[in-house]
Amino acid sequence: MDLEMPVPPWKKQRKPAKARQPLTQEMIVDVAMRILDAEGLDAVSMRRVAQELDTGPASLYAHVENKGELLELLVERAAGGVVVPEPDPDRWMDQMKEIARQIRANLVAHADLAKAAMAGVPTTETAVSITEGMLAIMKAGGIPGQQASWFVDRVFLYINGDAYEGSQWHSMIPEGQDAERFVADYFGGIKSYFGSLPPQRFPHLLDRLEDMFSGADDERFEFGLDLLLRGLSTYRETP
Amino acid sequence: MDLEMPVPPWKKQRKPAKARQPLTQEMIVDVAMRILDAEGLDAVSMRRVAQELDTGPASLYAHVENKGELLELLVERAAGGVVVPEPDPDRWMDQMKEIARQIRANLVAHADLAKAAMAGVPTTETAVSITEGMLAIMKAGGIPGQQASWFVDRVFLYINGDAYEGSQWHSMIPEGQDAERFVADYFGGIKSYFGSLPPQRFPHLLDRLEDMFSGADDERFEFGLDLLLRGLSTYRETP
DNA sequence: TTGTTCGGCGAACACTGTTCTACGCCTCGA
DNA sequence: TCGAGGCGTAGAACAGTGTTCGCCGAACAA
Repeated sequence: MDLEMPVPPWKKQRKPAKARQPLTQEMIVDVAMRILDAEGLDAVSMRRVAQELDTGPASLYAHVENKGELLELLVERAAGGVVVPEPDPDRWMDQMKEIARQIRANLVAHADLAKAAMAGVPTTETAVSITEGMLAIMKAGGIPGQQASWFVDRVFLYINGDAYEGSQWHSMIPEGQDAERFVADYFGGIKSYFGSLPPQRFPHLLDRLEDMFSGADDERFEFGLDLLLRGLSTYRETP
Repeated sequence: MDLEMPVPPWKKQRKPAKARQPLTQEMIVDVAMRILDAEGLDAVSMRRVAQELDTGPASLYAHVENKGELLELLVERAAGGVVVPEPDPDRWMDQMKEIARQIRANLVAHADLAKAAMAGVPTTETAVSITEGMLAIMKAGGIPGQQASWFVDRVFLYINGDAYEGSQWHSMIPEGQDAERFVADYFGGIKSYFGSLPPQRFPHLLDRLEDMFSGADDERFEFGLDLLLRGLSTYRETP
């Protein structure tokens, strides 16, 4: 009784390997993250994700509201591993920096994910945990509540902005070319252009030409972060 | 000899009002800016701009390299009106703030133009003029060269990031709805969600709930800008 | 066994930036 | 005055995008 009838050729035969496990949101986020890491955010399209799962784009919409939600899920997963230290009043500045560095590292680790992170208020569990942790550290450091609250907003903005800007260079590289080389040439071109400007109109800029292009991404990030925290520490109240 | 032959009906007759003035880059930027202000950055597509000029999208490519260049031209025009004050050593902080406020104002005045401003190093004439002006003011204020150079980079990043984030709320408004109302509801929702979090896990966040959502966009921008400059002033050298 | 619901998904819609290519007008040299 | 280029114009097409419609099959409830 296992003998099957031959399929009538006029009846469009269905797909043979139909024994597929059903889609889940986790699977979708998985392959989306893999594509993101391998080829960048622009490659993460609904069709591409669906294709990687051997299905059509419409199938994804049963598990994900739209592309925006998919990107939010990516951000949430990427930022998941941030650990918030126990507040130590003597090290509040370093602790704040440590959290900021972690967030930035998680963003830049996954290509140009920062572009997605800039859209929308992060209300995920990890985001509120980080906020809570920052507030605790700043309170231990003697920062007044109003300034601490606004600082969370501003430092998130700074981190996202920095990661976003940094991702722009990466997405400019033409075609599997050497990234180091390309960035060097790019900045070299701008630098020599600045060098060719009329000295009487741009004396300070020409004077500081070397400074402007010195320092790696990490150093510049650190500098800005330090500026924000030095500024914040001027509000410090030591009772 | 002015008598024209009647057009043969089988020959698809050409457009009658052909007496059009030729396209220029300025015209293109004009209508692109008009569309941007009226309907936001997403509405600025090559087809839309071409349609507004009664032509096809291909025609634009004779005057503009690609869409990226068109957006750069928009940013350049928007940032054109920034005036850089003569350096006054006693007011260097206020002068820096004044420049930053102008740039931000020009960005937020034109819908979500900030999204375009985040892409690429601004090497336009106005951009280098602003850089030169900032360096002059900081030198007058006694800021060392290295810190001043990096500060230009960081404060541009901060301004663009703030304007970009602010533009996100605006592009979220569903359909010609009251913007004020929508933003209030949106933040109200988040606020009440935060208020419903377990107090033992998020004591500080619940404690600072009012602070977190207080203050208009301008105030928060001013706060972050002030932080950066307070931080910078710690590097000050008064010889 | 019979609904009924629900996820999968092919097809289609309305877009996007960009390129190909033919065509018409203008200017320049003869 | 007349041809010859060259250049800007623009229709059509290409290869994509996010999203929706509606049909099909399977699984669960009555």
